[in-house]
Amino acid sequence: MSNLLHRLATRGWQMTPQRRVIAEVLAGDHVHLTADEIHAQAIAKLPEISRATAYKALTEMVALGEVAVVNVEGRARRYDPNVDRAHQHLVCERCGLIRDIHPAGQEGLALGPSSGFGFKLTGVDVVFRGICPDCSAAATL
Amino acid sequence: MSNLLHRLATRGWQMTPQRRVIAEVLAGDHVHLTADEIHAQAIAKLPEISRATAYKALTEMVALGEVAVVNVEGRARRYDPNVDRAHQHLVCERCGLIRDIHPAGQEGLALGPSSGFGFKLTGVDVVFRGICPDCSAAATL
DNA sequence: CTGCTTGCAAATTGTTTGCAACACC
DNA sequence: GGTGTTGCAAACAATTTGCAAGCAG
Repeated sequence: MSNLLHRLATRGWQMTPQRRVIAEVLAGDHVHLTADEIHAQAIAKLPEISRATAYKALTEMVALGEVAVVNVEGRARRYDPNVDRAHQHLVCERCGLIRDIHPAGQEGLALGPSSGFGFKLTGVDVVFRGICPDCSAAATL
Repeated sequence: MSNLLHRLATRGWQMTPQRRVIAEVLAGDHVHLTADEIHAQAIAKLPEISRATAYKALTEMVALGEVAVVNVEGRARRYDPNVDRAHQHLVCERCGLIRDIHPAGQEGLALGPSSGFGFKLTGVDVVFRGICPDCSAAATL
């Protein structure tokens, strides 16, 4: 379940060297890279990958629902391969570090019907903002 | 409290015709405009406002903490003048409509210390995604 | 005069697209 | 040979910045 490459394969997504490398960069937890960061890491493994190819691959993975976009402040979009389990994000306002939070079962984020304005809900994005331990420590130096 | 112009004045923000018009555009509830929309509406009231001035005014209002940025999917940043009461957002995935939600006192969005990775929390952003009533109706036609 | 604000235009940044060359059944 | 993928470069979109001119105290 947790393997992005495997999930993409079972979804019938045609694999190529470039796409494999891009998907490999997106492996692991607490991964929330920008397209440019993904491209840079992909190039390290396979030198001749163009930016356009990286963007197209990412767009398709998102369309397949196997990669999510994280809406954090800042110009660059960030990609999160961890779509298996609904989770929330914790962002450091100082350095931009992002950690995943897996809510402990409460999942109190259902919206009362009275406050829903008649929307059909499809998902929730929760972003906690704060200062990470490293930045806190640096501030007190 | 709810008047943005008043809040800006009491914060010592120097007022100018351009800034007043921009702040006026940002009045009301369920307002989540992009910089370009704000600029367009501002021009309707005062023809010679440049985009740069609109951007600068918005950036300063955000820096003062009197206007918030809403992180929704889509390229353009959206500005929300309603910073008085912590609230959440409900976004239509079809048409992009955004409504404010004022949680009914539960505010269950505190983060247990165990799951906080040692962050000092400063805020939370909650974005519910769904399909608005109008879009639901349009889909069944 | 001095300092902050404005407006224009150009620069930056992030993302998308058109299109020819290529690889794979 | 047709379908789909790649890479380059150019197009786009959103935002920021440099700088000369304007306004207010």
